[in-house]
Amino acid sequence: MGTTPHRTRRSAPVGRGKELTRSAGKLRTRQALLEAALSLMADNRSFTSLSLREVTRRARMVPNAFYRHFPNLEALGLAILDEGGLTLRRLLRQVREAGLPDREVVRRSVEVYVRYVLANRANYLFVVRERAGGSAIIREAIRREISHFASEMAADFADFRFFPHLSPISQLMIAQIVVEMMLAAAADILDLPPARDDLEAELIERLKRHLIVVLLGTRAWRDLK
Amino acid sequence: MGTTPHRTRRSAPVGRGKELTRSAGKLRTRQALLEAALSLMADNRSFTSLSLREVTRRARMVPNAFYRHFPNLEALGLAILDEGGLTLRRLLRQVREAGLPDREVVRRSVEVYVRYVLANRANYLFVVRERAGGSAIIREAIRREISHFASEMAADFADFRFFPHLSPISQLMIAQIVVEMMLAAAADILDLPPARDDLEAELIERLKRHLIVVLLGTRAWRDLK
DNA sequence: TGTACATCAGTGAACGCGCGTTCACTGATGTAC
DNA sequence: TGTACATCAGTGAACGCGCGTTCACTGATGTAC
Repeated sequence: MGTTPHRTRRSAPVGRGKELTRSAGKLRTRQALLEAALSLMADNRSFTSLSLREVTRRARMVPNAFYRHFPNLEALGLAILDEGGLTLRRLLRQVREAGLPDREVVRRSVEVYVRYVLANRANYLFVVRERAGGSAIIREAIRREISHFASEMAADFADFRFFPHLSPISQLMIAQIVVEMMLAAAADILDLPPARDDLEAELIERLKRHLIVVLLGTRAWRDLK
Repeated sequence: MGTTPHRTRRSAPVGRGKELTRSAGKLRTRQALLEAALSLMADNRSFTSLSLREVTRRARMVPNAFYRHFPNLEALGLAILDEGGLTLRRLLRQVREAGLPDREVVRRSVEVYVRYVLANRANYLFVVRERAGGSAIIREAIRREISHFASEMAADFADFRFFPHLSPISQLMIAQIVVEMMLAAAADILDLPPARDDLEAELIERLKRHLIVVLLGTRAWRDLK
């Protein structure tokens, strides 16, 4: 104590990294709101069914304080989506880079994917639950996110010359199928009763088989033009 | 008037077919409740977000009358699912029976399917919206319905010797992939802004291509055992 | 057929409750000089 | 550095509202005899 008097004496402008600055505090509260909403969803609830008061209660704040951060719940939903980021591209790229045989790539990719989904359970729950059921704006945002995800995957296919016989459009189509299957599997896996690792393993196997069917189909697919 | 005095004189036990019997009236009200809920969903709402009072209001009855028909909204949801019946099996069988080349079967099946989905818009909206977002019980019921649908399709595959080189288990797997793709496409099509037939046609083409990739993959797929 | 009684789909009023949103406020953080 | 003022995240109380559910009821339909 007393060895660094400046840090305690000097006020905000310098105290940047300190936990007391107004903006840092606000960010922390905002984060608490996102986490409160996600944690309420863990209990088999859809985001759309949450109430503003519930969320603020869980975040340990008074209801009206919510408006310091978002105009309404929908905006909070969009923020969840932004932060969540289905950003496992890097992970999946690593698998593809290894230059393994196709089926092995499928096998490993699925394992990386499932691990990622379970590690980001709350965010994936949000995506799969609200994809069809949420407000139109949230649905639209999720659709965009998914479409972006598929584009990235298609770009990776091209980079690694995974399907050199296919046009870029066809490569995108394959990526869309793959992403659709991945999301369908995520929905099923996240909806499993707890501690049913056997069923989980079954769903994972199923996803692998589905992807291999697509892989085989892709090899046989020829562009029309 | 007065020419058939019995019909007006004789009371209930004989008046079976008449619109006044108690049970017939009850059934009609019940139907009004189902339709009220579905019509509210047409307005971009999820079933889960409907209130009992809204539904009875739309059905032109007093709120508490609801309880003469269902213990709660969830039960109404299950009734919607029961009545809706994803029963296009017969239609799809007709397409397969014709003995056309595979790609042609895909093309026609998709057209029959899309027509059916649009003709039963409200019911399909219910299924695709509540599949992930509804209550656990409704989700479970929908899952069962879908799984039943896939089993029927697999049985049809077997009947028509569509994939004679595949084991029953593999045929079921293919049916599951196909059903999954059909539902994903239905979700997208039903979520289109109104009067965008161009986008609709695009989604339909996309579904056909996806199914053809699966078809090609299926031909290449060999059972492990 | 006629009468007396039972059933029960639908009514109307009332309840307590959680909701979203508003308002005037507090007091710590931040800024100007 | 010290002082005076501005900002603004969070508070506490209050509002009007639609909700699900209950209750005692009405009157047409249905049944027994």
